[in-house]
Amino acid sequence: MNHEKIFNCPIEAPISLIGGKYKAIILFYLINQTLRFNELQKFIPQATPKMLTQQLRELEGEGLITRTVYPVVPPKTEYSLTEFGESLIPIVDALCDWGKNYIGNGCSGLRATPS
Amino acid sequence: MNHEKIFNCPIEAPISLIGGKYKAIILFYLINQTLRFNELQKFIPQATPKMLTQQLRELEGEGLITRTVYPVVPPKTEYSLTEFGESLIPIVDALCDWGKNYIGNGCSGLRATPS
DNA sequence: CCGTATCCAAAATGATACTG
DNA sequence: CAGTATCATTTTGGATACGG
Repeated sequence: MNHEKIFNCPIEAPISLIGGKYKAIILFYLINQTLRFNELQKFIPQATPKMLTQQLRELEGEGLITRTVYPVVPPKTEYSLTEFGESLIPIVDALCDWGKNYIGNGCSGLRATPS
Repeated sequence: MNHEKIFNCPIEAPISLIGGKYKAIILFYLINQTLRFNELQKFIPQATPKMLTQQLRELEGEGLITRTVYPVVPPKTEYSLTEFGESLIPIVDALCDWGKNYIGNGCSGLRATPS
């Protein structure tokens, strides 16, 4: 026996991964760019440090992002998408496309664009 | 002044609409088919009647689904997507596509397919 | 700079029983 | 059949202060 979750419907799987309050938003900002903790904080000011840390650790535990700590002073930590995390980009893009139509603006300039 | 929510990032808009625990799943099953309450219950057995009702009412309030009550005995209520609800299909499809790859199966037969 | 720790409030979900 | 009502519980989120 294993401990994998059983899903009745395939959309439950991605929802269980990125259903956290800020997880999809974090992934959005990490597309095509590596960010430090305080950069993420500026992009997502409504998340307290506690929440941001919590969601980042969960994403890391799920294998969707990497966390790289540089042993320097002052501390420096960088977050970026793993390949597995990148597999979710179509979902994030679909959310973003719909959102842009709905609220009539984009995140242009906030998120790095592909070359 | 209006009462629209302000979103910092466009993906927050769809998430606030379909972020409920069963909302995306409900939308999934309503794509291309009208379903009665007890049919939805069978597709989503993990949702209690209370939860299902609640999520359905919220989706209705958001304008994503319609609820049609037929004044017959025994009662008959049908749920289906509105046009606005259908605008979310690309998101649901993206979730589903990812989920199918991840868990290696589909919902074939459960959800009606387009002609 | 990058977090943790503690405590607390609020929101979401669940169990169970019941009704028109 | 299609829900409601009530109550309990769990989960989530936030405020604040502090530490390496």
